[in-house]
Amino acid sequence: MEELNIENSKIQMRRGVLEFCILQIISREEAYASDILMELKHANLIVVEGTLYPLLSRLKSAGLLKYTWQESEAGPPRKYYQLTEKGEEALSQLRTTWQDLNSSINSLLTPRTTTNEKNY
Amino acid sequence: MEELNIENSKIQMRRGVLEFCILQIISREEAYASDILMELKHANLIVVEGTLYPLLSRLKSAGLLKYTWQESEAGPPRKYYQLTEKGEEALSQLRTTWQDLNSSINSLLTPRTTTNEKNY
DNA sequence: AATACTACCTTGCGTTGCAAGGTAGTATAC
DNA sequence: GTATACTACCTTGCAACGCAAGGTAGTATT
Repeated sequence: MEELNIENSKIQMRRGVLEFCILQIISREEAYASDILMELKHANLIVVEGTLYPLLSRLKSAGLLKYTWQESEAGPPRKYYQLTEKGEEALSQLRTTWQDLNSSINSLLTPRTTTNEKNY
Repeated sequence: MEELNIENSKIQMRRGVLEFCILQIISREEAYASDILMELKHANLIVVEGTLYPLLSRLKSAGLLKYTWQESEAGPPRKYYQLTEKGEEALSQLRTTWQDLNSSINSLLTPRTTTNEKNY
């Protein structure tokens, strides 16, 4: 059944920046899934395993990420992800997109000039 | 087939704020589909009819929008959308969500303080 | 009456998010 | 040394959504 509510819209807004945030997190320091989940949670971006794992796989097969297996001090080994060169480039572009989006939205948040609209 | 590229991520980022932007546009002045499409395009948010019409319907059946039929000077009549009270409330919440999201992302863009690195 | 334009809407496919479920390595308790 | 718990990996199945494409109808224009 079709279901749209305000929470849904909020969630969608956060989802939109998911890939951007994940790339950003990994770019700061290599990370494995639980690291990423924790950092996203601290940034108020709720994500679950069933979303993250497929997404990491997609980012890897798109050539933006690579990983190395590393032993854990307590528990099974972990896949630590790093950005590839292509991933760095993508992240850079996404930062620009993010800034552009900010400008766009700010322009929408500004009331229109009702007198003369030649600025279109 | 599964296809993820950088353009895709950019598009997704813009999609996330779609509902927010549409509500914002309508809140400034009642509008019909073509108005909205034009304004979104000016804000660099590419949207097509096949996306917008179902979305407007969802927003209406969620009680955030209402509309009135109005004659056009040249052409068939138009559905002019306005925000309901619930829609105003939703928009207000989305503005908050947007600001929170900004803070979150800015915190991710800032180098972590837990390490000694002072990059950039 | 034929064509063009505008406005509305639907269909069908592909992608994605996510709850739920599954496998396996490691450590701890008994 | 085997049972239990914990952590880490991943997959399955369904529903929501975007969008290219196609469809209907009212209103000029030729």
